[in-house]
This record gives sequence, structure tokens and C-alpha cells, in this order.
Amino acid sequence: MGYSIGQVAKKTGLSVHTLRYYEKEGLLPFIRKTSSGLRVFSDDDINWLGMIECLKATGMPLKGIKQYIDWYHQGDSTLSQRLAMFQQQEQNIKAKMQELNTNLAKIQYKIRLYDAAVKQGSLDKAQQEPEFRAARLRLFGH
Amino acid sequence: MGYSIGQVAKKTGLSVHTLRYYEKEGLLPFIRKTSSGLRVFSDDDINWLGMIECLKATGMPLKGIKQYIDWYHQGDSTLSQRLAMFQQQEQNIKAKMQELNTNLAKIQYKIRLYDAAVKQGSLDKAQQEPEFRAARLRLFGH
DNA sequence: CCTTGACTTAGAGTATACTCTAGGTTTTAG
DNA sequence: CTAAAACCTAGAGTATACTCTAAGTCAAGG
Repeated sequence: MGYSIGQVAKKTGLSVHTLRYYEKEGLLPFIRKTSSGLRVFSDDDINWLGMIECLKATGMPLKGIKQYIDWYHQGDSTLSQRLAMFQQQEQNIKAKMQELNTNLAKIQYKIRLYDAAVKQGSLDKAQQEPEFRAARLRLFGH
Repeated sequence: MGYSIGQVAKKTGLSVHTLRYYEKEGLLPFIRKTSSGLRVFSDDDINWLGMIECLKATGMPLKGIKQYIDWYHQGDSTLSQRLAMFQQQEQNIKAKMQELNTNLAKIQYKIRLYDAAVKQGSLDKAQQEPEFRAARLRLFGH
């Protein structure tokens, strides 16, 4: 039920430095401390770290995550702000996925091109092939 | 055919500061300068900036992009390194897309949950509903 | 010719997110 | 009881990617 900072570091893959930094930034406001000052993480705290990872991995800065935690702290009066935040984040994720898809196509063109170039020992020769000229025009517009 | 740094900034959405910074970091080694020192960007340079954006948007640090440009500069002897780099980048993109998908599902759960919470005026009440308990267990494991 | 705006370099400053160090305290295993 | 491992705080240092400033040069319109 109670974990030390080192145990949490192992569990989450974050360093103890990072965990202390997150607490200092207000991202872990629920952590208890023993009378002698040692942090004691609960299962709830681990779950919070999971949510922090989720928001971080989808591009939210720590300040944005802190805002969410502050709203959570303020209780049900901030439900609509939190809903709006998640809706915005959904849009951000979808836009990022779109962008990744577009750029994946460009990278995959480069893989096909360089595959041909390696086989022929020349990038110029490969680039001259009609197949690659057409794909380049379609993907890069030149 | 030749563009000033200001024209390129408008074209690409990057600032003139950023363009100079990229040149300083070795990301734009082909740019010509007039006898009086002004940068003249060619269409090829604009295309390079497009590739830089593509690699940057898919998570490659500027150092990695510089490595690619250095390999390009060295000619056909580095074709296989460049191929390997693009293949690695493809894997990175696919992993990132996977991660985004997983986290999108979590965010969308939160949207459904907060939507219900806003309607009821209480997060606790919404969280108690069997539908949300089940989804939470599936997505977050708790 | 002159002013205005865009350009130049070198170097300093900023934001974000860690990451580490120093010096000290607490816990745990033998 | 003691030594090693793990913990603590405060604050400094690092990496990345810009972003801006100062002081000056260049180019185009009137």
C-alpha cells in the first residue's frame, strides 16, 4: 500500500530525481510523508503518475498537467474546465496523428528510394526513375 | 529562384532567427551568400527545410538531422547509413503512433467520464457507474 | 543622396524538463 | 551497535531548441 520513492522509480521507469522534481512542480500534491520526512507513495499516487505519463506522452507540458491537477483539487466546480481540457487534448492527439501519417509516407518514400539507391550504388540514378519522380512530386510537391 | 531569409521565413513559418540558427548548426550547408554577405536561398534549400521539418515533426533531434545532412554531403558511400536511419525513423514513428493510440483511448475515456460528471454535477457519482468502472479497469488497470 | 527596412554577426538570454551534487539524516541488515 | 544503502533538501548544472539584443551593413524607394 505504501511505496518508497525508489520503489516507485523502479515501477514507473522515472528516476527518483524526476519524481522529486514532479512533486516540486506541484504534480504530486497528494503524497504523504513520514514523521521523519520520507515520501510514501500510495497506489493512487502511482495512478496519478500514469495519468501524468499519458498527458506528457500526448504532448502536454508539465504546466498544463499541473493546471489539471489544480482543477482536480478544486473539486466539482471545475468539471467543465477539465472536460474542455481533455477535448482539446483529443484534438491535439488527432492532429499529431495526422501529421505523423503524412510524414510517415514521406519517410517510407525515402526508404524505397534509398533501397533502390543502395542496390544501384547511386542516389542520382535511383532518383531519375519515373516511379520515384512521380512519388516525389506527389509527396513533396517537387 | 533566389529568396531572402525574410521571404523564406514567410514561406516556411520559421523565424529568421531560427533559420540562422539552423544554418549555424549545420542544417543548411548549401546556402549561397552574396558578395556582401546576404543569404540567398534556392528552391533546393526550401526543399531541404521541408525534409528538416519532416524529421523534426517525427521526433528526430537536430543533431540527428545534421548527421543525415553530413552523410548526404559525403555522397553515395553513405547510402546504407541513410537507409538505416530512415528505417529506424519509420520504426520510431510507428511506435509513437501506437503510443498515441493507446493514450487517445485513455483521453476519450476521460471525455466520456467528464461528460457524464458535468451532466450530474459530480465526478464521484459518474465514476461509480458500472460502465465507467469497467472501462477504467480495461484502460488503466485499476 | 538619404532614409527606412531588411539584412549581417556574435553572443547573451529564455523555456522546458530534467539531472546531478553536496552535505546531511534515516532505515535496514548483519 | 554499526555500516551501507536509501532517503532528505537546496540549489547548481545540463541539453535542446530556440529567441532576442547590440551594433553595425546593405538595398530599394523617393
